[in-house]
Amino acid sequence: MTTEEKIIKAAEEVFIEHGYDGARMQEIADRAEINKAMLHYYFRSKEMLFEKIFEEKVKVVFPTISEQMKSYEGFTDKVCFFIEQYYDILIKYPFMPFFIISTINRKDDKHFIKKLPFGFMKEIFFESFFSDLQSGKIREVNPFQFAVSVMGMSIFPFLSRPAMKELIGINDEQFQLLMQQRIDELKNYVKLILTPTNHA
Amino acid sequence: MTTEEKIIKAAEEVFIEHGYDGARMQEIADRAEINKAMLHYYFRSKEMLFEKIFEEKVKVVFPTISEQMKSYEGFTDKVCFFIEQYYDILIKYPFMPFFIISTINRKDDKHFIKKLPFGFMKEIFFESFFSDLQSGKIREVNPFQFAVSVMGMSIFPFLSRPAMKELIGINDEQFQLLMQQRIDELKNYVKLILTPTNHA
DNA sequence: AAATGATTTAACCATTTGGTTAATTTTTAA
DNA sequence: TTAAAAATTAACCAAATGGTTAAATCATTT
Repeated sequence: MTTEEKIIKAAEEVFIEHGYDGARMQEIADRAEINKAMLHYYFRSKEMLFEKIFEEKVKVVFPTISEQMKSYEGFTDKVCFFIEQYYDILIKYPFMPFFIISTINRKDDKHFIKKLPFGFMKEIFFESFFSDLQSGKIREVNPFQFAVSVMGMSIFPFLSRPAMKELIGINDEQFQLLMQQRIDELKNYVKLILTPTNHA
Repeated sequence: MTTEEKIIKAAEEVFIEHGYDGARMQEIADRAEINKAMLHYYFRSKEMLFEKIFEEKVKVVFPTISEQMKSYEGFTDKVCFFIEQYYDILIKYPFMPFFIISTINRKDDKHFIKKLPFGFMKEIFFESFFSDLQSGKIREVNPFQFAVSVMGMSIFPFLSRPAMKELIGINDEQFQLLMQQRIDELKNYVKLILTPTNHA
């Protein structure tokens, strides 16, 4: 493991645990077991180190499910597939949502927002939506509000994870299980919302 | 306006904007237009000042909708009413969700979580759920997962607000309008999920 | 008006923090 | 083998930060 890799690994941990303001360069150095000056030698400043981590992590959380989504015909199936794939990632990196959310909420610094690759959604999501809507395969909902809802249902438990764990008294393992079970529940909700009522 | 009130008002702003770690005592003092020493004179420490603000704000975000909810008969109506009332608060205090979420995600300090008054949900929410489930008025969903979903759908747009504003290019006013419209959409989703399929 | 207690201020302090530097060790290349 | 380049370290620095203090001002009571 190179010094640079050790730094990145440690920085990931510390930034994700404490956020930008709460993170300390010394703590990153300690965890990487290197001299603090090395941080600046490799990444110049805290800001630039953070940028590096953020960009890398964004790539993980906004993966290229897009391509695979194309192979699903209907809009409903696409959304269900998205939830499934997305939960694989979320369960593996449960801290990621808070890291992203806390970063984009940083005052006076919306330049991080522009790094979010939201293009993939527009393309496949909306196109497929209007196509299925016209052919009557799905109910007429507001596509934007629906998309935000799916995202919200999916991500929220990971943002409120500390509260959930404390309130219902579960550990990481049990939380993970609960989220695993959640996949089918969410897919069911999506189908119930999107499946048109039978006016026969 | 007393000095104490000026401090609280300023502290609210600064803590909500920057979070605990990002907040500066000097900035709070400046905004309150008082000497920094006054902060400690009235609240001893940053930690205690934050505690005060947090407790006060929690009371706003977790209001006593409970009582009014009792007057609604069915579970579905209760949930819809909850969304309605909750959005009144969220639209008025759009920063609150991030403030709460970022606080409960603070490392090594889960004592804030215990201040969240979640009792109100259990009482009315779950009781009414099982009652309606037995009488076949609602579909059999997982009540816990459903509750988290409703919370998630409701709160998430306020957490991703900066991203939403940037991505679809809207201002505060337009965001507010979008959230106003969202109420009916969410109520609709809830009904679609909960209304049992007709097996006639 | 004088004494008392509460409030406010300016100056100060110790610690922490991100960042730098100059010297040293390790690696690479000639 | 040795000189140059890269990597690493310890010591250091200036600025920022939460917090303190002692003096000053203001309000209240007698």
